[in-house]
Amino acid sequence: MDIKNSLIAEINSAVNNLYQVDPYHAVVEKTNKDFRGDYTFVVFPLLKMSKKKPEETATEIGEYLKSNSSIVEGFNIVKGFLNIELTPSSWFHALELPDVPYTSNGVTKVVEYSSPNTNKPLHLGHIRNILLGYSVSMILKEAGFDVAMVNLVNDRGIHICKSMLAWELYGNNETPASSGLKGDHLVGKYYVEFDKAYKKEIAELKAQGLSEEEAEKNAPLIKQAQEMLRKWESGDKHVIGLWRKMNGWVYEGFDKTYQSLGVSFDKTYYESDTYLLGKAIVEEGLSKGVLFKKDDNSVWIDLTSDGLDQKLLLRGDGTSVYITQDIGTATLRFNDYKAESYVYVVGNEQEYHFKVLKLILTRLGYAQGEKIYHLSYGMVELPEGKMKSREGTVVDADDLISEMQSTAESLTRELGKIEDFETSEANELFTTIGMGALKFYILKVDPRKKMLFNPKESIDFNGNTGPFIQYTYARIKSVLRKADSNNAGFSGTIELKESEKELLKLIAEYPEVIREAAAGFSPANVANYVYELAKAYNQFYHDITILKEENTELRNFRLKLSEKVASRLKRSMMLLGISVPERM
RNA sequence: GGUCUCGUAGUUCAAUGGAUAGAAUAGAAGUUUCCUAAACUUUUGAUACAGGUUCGAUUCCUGUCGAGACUACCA
Repeated sequence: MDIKNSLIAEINSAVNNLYQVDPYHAVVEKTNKDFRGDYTFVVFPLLKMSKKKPEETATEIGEYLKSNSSIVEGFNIVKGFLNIELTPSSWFHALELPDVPYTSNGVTKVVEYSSPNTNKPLHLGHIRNILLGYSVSMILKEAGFDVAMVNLVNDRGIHICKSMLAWELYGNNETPASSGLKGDHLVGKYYVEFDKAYKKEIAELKAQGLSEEEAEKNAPLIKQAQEMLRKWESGDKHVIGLWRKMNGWVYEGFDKTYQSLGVSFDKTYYESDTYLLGKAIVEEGLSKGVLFKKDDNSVWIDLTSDGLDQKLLLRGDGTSVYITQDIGTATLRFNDYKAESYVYVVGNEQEYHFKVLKLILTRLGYAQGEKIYHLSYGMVELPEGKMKSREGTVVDADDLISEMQSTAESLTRELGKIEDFETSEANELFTTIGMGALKFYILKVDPRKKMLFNPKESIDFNGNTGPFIQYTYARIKSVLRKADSNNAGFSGTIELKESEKELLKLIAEYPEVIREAAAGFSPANVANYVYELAKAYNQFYHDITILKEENTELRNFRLKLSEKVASRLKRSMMLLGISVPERM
């Protein structure tokens, strides 16, 4: 048990003994740095029970703890705040804490992330999704869960047909090899081509007097795309062949991007494999009377009693829509894993969709409706607003990744610390730093909130950033390399400096950080923690001599502390998907 | 129109209902005979507005103003 929990247990028992409140769940927080003490317990809520003034109540509890607890050394009181000081020996305990705070709890969670469409390349919005999904998975594992990371590829549908149609019409058999374009970028190019031509047709029809809506529905191109989708669903050989070829290009491209980002999946689902199951379930719902048909043969569900609208589940021509596929995927995945919950990392623009999905599954009598958790993250916005692929205002993932690496390279070369590096070593370092900057920049923001990205201001490498933490790690490793190897022992009775105690406190906090990050699906908690730790170490490093300390007890303690900080930094960064360099 | 989310230093982000609202960056001023200056120290600067609940509100409730998302036979 970590120190904070021990203290909470002691306070609970004090409250129980003094005021007969059982059970009591004390809440303690770190003492504000302007006051003396380690942890603070607020006594205001207890006044009704103690029937005394805040100061007296706090004194009573403080005295009780001081005489009954082995870890409480002293206390002071400011108004209703009981500031508790712990014994020095309780802090040294932090050095012995295991690197992995939780053991397996046997509970399985499935995390879906990335979930790309195969009609265009990945952009910055996808990067946030991918980094979040990967990091949340790692954090859940650290907290003791068994985690399956899955991807769901939206590989079919009208949007794919648009790219396919445009390629057939205007592509002249262009391939990734012939064009030198990455496969996903090539296909994306034709998606844009389609949209251009489609818009032109709409404009022409409107000039002939059609309304906007009519023009959109009746443009020849959209009709052709719809026809292509029908052919696809009926298994037309030519269309399927084209589809396979172009999706193959896209997958090759995606794999490269995933590799650059350092993420992977335990399993990949394809909607082309699940939409039929979705359709079957819709048929079943129809026969159960949960769903109904309209005159044009389209299938709907009426959710008005839950405050939502009617929702389309199958088109009049029998082809399926997004939610049809999702019903199938959810069911297939449920049968595959029998997990406790299914986390979907999907943008908050789809909150309505997930409400509907859960409701439909539940209404149809499927248990998975209740087990779906939509990890709804905020959009990445540019200074001029939301990114829109069709309007070309997206920040391309591959471009951004290579930009980060070249920035890392020029900054590193400027500092001139790596003259003795081999080329491959240096390149690896540029990647580590560039990706570290990008990933930290994105993950330090609360997932639920939208975030702003300004392409004109490059991502920082100083301050509250990934490279700052990487630098701190490299600094520690440099000290450790210079120390002689036998830094094993110190007796554990030295007097702690303020910055040393701060580091021990932070080390002891790790399990709580993991627990909270896992419960809240928030890598930002880990990012904030690791930044605090690095900052505290830099202060310590600046103020206190390590290697030249003549007292071996002190020297050995500081080395051991440094080692522990380094391993915490490394492990915390690993949870964010960021690696740390031995030198930089 | 309806549903939902969000308004915190110039900017980008923090703050389980707790103490004098933290950081970073930008601005000002410092720190290398000393373990990596991608560092450290000092300093200027913010809770949109009005009520309410509470011992205590950035946080919860109501209203006003402002921004955004969703409300597709797109995914």
